[in-house]
Amino acid sequence: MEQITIRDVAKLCGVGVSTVSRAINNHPDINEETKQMIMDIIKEYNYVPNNSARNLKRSDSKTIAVLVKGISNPFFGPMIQVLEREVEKKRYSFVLQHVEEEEDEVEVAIQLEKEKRLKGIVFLGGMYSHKEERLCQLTVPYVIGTVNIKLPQKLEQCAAISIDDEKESYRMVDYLCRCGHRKIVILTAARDDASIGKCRLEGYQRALEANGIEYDESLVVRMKKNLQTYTIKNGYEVTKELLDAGREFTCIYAISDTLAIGACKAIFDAGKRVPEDYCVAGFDGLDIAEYYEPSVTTIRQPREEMASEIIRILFDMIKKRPAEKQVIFEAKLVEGASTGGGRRAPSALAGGSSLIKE
Amino acid sequence: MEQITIRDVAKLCGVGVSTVSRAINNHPDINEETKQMIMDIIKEYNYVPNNSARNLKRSDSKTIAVLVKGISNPFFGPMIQVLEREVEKKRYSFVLQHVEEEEDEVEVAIQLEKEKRLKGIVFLGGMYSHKEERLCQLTVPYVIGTVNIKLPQKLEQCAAISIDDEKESYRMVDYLCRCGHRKIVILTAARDDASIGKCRLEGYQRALEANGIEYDESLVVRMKKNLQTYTIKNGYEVTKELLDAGREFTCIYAISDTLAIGACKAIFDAGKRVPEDYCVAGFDGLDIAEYYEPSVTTIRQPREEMASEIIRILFDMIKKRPAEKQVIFEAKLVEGASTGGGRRAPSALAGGSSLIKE
DNA sequence: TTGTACGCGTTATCAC
DNA sequence: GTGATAACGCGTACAA
Repeated sequence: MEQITIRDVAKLCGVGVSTVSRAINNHPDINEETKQMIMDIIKEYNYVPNNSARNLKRSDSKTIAVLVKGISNPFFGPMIQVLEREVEKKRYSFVLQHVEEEEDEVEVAIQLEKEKRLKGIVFLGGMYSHKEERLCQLTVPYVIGTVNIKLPQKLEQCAAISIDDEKESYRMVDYLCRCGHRKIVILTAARDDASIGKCRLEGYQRALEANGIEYDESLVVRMKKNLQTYTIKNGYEVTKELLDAGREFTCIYAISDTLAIGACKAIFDAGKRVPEDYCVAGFDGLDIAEYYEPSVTTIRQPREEMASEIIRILFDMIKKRPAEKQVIFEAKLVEGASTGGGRRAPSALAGGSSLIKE
Repeated sequence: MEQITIRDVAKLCGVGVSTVSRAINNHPDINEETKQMIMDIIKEYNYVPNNSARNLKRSDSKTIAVLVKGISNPFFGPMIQVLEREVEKKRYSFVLQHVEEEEDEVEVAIQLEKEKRLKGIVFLGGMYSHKEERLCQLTVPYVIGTVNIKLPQKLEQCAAISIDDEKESYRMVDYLCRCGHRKIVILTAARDDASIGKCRLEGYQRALEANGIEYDESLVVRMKKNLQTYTIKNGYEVTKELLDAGREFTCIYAISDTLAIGACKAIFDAGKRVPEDYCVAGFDGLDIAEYYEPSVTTIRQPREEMASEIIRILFDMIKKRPAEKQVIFEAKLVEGASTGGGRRAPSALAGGSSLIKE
């Protein structure tokens, strides 16, 4: 089966290559009959245009690429769906590009922009260490989603959309303190993390301070480096160790729902209960947090709205309309059963002296 | 910022384009100093080769593409990881291509093969309705993963790897029957499903028959079409309706773990317990099945092994070695707490006449 | 070891 | 409405 080209089709049809090209690309200035005839031959001979050649030649292409670091992260699923829908609503094509853990997403973006003649780019995940000289190489507008990044002002073609991780983390920990907890374990990222892990840890610290609780390094538990980050298993393993170590605490605040669920399971496996023995809270607002038993108290990020906003802003920039460069969304604390519904105190607190306020 | 090409680089370096090309592509026949000099200039001017042009020109490319229908399906995550690792171990490049729900994966494959000069293709998800004349257009070897498809013998370049869905479904339902259940609800795909939903339903029917239980259409519950298929939410909603309808049963067998978890939650929300009031079983062996509370009895597919095997066979075909065309993996029934651990009968059965055998 | 010239398959720009 | 032809940016015989 030899690769059949546009030239072959032209010959078979007895027309010129440009006419075939016109037929393929729905150009207006072509005889309807000729077009039909050409399309029939194409079908018959199974001709498929070579995309590399098209991309090489085409000047504009109306395609938006979404680069995702961690494609299997359940957090991104619903966002990708919305992005796709919105992009297609604008009659642009949608390219989903997966970026590997060790890969540099900006590098990939630069290549892809040239290869596919992109009109715009969306980054999901990654992007916390911003190498400005690299970012300058992107010549099309791009939006950084879900990472709270401080953008250099001179980057004109760029916007960032996220929640305020520090603030939302504060919100959660403050809530836990008000529930009466004074020994709150935080399940967080590795020490060298400079991304959301850092922000959420800072929110934790500030909330403790605001509630007159001393920051205790021994209650800061970090994910295992030999396991995948932000997985249920990782949350399970570190919590298991924590429990085995006999450390004293009444609540675990995990910086992701997946970690929180792992923590819950470890508690159950140790013969304890949630929330009666330990309260557990997560972060992100994944579906599973709602459907877990007990449902997990979490900070719900408005993912769908954020995705819509990403596309709105991206197209503002593409269309040279004035666009916001930095949008911070408000998240929502969703009270689940894993912290006792926010009303009743877990029995873990019964022996303590703290009263539940509010 | 004008697009800088290989010609510009050549001019800047005072060499010919082929020398630059040699430097980029690590050709052996080039002076080390010249190469270094060229690479420095490239770095300085941020030259990035255009992939479309490369793909167009290159004859061979050593790349494997993995086409995934339903990229956010948690079932595929671990498989993709293994596929990626194995492909890179072979020193081939790895391309992950997402196929949309309404898109035809074979169509996408045909295009991608031409565009990227692929050496091999892996299909994950989709692929149950095999349009043979289309498949013939693929000129490189490909492996269909996770779908139990009967391959036409004349397709030489093609292999399929999966479990035996009917048999494994039988295994599960037979187990449930042996636990004493006689009124087992199956949570399955829509009526028009011709894929795993159909196979697993058939296994259910055969198991009932083998256990002398009459097939009762009213116990066949199908996913809601207006919700996403195989989601927790879908499982939750249909189970909620089922419970509200007051239908009598002692066990729910969901054809995916996500559905099973939704079912559990609906049961909890109705004030009932698992497994004491209703037993629940799932299928697939997702991580969450293990970490849910109670852990969900499920059929665990050996995903990682299957992924390894996919690559092994794909490369057998690429290297023209004799290769198996159809591999059926054995799955494993993992007893969770959601069916009472397989030992004690759920109290739901207490009033019944069935005794637990085995 | 290096440079020139051609062609990969397509689309865009002309003429007709 | 249609056809020839010049790019698009790169890799690679082939000649030097």
